[in-house]
Amino acid sequence: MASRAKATILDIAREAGVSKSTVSLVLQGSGLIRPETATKVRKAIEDVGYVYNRGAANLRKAHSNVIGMVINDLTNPFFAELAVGMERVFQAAGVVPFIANTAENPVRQEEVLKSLMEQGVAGLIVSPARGTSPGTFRRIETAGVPIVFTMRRLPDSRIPVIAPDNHRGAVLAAEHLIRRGHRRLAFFGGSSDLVVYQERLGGFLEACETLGIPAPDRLIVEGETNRKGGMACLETAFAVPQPPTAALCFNDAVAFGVMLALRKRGLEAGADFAVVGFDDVAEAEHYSPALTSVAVDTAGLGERAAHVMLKMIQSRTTRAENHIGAVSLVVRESSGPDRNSQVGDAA
Amino acid sequence: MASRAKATILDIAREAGVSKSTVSLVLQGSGLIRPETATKVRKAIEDVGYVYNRGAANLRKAHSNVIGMVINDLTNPFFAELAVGMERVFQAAGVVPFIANTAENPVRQEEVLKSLMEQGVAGLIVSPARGTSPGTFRRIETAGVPIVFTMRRLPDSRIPVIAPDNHRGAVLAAEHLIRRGHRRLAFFGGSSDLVVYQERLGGFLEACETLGIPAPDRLIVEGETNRKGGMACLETAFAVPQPPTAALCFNDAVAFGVMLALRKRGLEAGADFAVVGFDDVAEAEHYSPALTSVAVDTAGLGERAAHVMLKMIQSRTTRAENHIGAVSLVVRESSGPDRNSQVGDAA
DNA sequence: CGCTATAAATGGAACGTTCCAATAAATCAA
DNA sequence: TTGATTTATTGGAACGTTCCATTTATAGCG
Repeated sequence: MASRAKATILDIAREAGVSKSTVSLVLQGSGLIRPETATKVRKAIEDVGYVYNRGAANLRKAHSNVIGMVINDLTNPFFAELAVGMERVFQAAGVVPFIANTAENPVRQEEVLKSLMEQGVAGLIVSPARGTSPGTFRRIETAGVPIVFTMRRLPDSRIPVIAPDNHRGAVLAAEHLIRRGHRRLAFFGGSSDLVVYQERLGGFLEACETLGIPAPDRLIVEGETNRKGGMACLETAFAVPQPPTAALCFNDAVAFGVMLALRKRGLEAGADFAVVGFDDVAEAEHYSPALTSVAVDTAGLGERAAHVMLKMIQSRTTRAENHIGAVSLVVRESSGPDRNSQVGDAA
Repeated sequence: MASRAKATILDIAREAGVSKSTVSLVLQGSGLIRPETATKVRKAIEDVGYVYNRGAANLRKAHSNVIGMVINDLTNPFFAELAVGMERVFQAAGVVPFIANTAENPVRQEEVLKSLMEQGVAGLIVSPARGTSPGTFRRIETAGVPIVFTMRRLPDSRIPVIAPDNHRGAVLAAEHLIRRGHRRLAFFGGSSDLVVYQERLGGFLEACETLGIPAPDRLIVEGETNRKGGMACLETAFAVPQPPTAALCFNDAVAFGVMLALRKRGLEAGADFAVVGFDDVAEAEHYSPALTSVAVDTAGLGERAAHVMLKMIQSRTTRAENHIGAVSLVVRESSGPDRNSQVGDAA
């Protein structure tokens, strides 16, 4: 049953008894064609089983209708939520997003970007992998293809960024812990080569500073940004002479890992050790105990990024404003008061 | 900085002082070109910032190097794990997988498939959305583009399927529950329009049959295949006169929902009600209590699907064998014995 | 030296669209 | 009727590659 040679616009022109130009016009939904002719052509398309060759079309057209979404870790549900938000917007605009996973690997990322560019994408939405080299996006920029970073940014690039207010989120979270009476605080997970890390850690430190937690009482443990990393962080923290009683985690995945490690030690998050996450993925609410986390309006950021991208494509510019999304702390069960402190507030 | 007109193969030919054919040969890594010439050309490519136009190339070449991965629910970590397995294989073969999400929506699926076809994919790996109409893949088949289904299949299509042994997995799980002394069993989540559902439910019923659980003691509750659906299932089940004491869930997401609903009622999975999931996603092991689940070797199935696809492309056939992957039951904490039964085995 | 064999490089015709300029047909005004 | 205007349709030249058939340069051999 393998088909004969693929049908082209000429085949269906012959079939319908019109010229290829007419067929092309029908395909583009032009109003110049007499309705009867159009239906005749559409029938031929159906009969022949023709499939439009967008590659050929793009050879002539200025812009393609596909944009690339390059994501550093698809297994993190956070990014899936982000992707869902974007897709809604793109679908409405007749743009097709192709998602590619870099698995946090800069080499893989280069390959993926190259492929996407070769495919002629109209734009790129990227959450860059860790260790992305500064020059990675140079050539894409000079090719005039619009790029938007989401969630993550590169140290000194001028590419627009759509991200949550990481600093503010971390301040809120740290203040919350301190108000609950905790005096020895930790920051768990992430590594200093990520700008996001610097922002979140910066907020954490600032809150400590203003609310009077001295440097010796602050413990910073870098680590992988997943469950495993979180577990390792907690072990490290409990090995120091004066362990912390609460931790702000780089993201929710790390927080889940911390809670798991706690349970392995027979301790309970909230009662024995306070933990706060970042991102507020769907799972946070359902976890046990439910995870206190910094909500970043993931889907909203995704939609925002998509809108910015569409506008850039439309106005054929490679510049756009950054967008820093508002954040809020969602207090749940995992961040109980310090048990040895009288200062903890009730709720 | 917006670039001038895109550089083409001719521009770099001029720059390097060779013909376009030579450049093309270099691009393809042909051995016919003198090494010095090749480096000269490569330098020109670098200088000019040329990007290869794969669309134009595909106009002449038989096959493209991109395959489409169409997935019904990217937010289910199970599919992310599956995608990761495939990517490993494709990357090694120089094939670029583009992932598209259908969000379990047949209309969206049609759009996505159309786009992918127009883009000229060499093949399609699909986990079809619920309610996919039988004709959806007809035209793709007749176009000669190889398709592989993963995890799900369509009622009577002849498209090859790579999936776990759902029937066997369900039998193992149900037997396990019955051996633990449970006598009133439920099957939670999913709906009968999915073939996978029929297979898993079929296994469940068969085990009940052979181990002597009569029909009145079997409760079947259909529902969404996510946490929310699982929660709803448990509520429904507890509303009947003689509620079940154990449940096999359509997948892990449903199982997590069930455990959550149990906790809301002050009950604990394992001690008060046994729950078994299906898929054994990474999270199952880390959950609290850890979830007993049917492991399906997700990444392995992904790799398998990718290999089958590559072979189909290579041999330009649209036919291939089905592959039913082995399954195993991973017993953890969530499936304790029936507390009112003397028959439960220890461990 | 001439001749052939091999190696390296090249021109030109596709590939399947779009879009402009041109044509053909239908309508209208005078 | 004729010419002007509008409405539908059409041919042909791009677009950026590949690949075949050639051409040109280089080497090998007697």
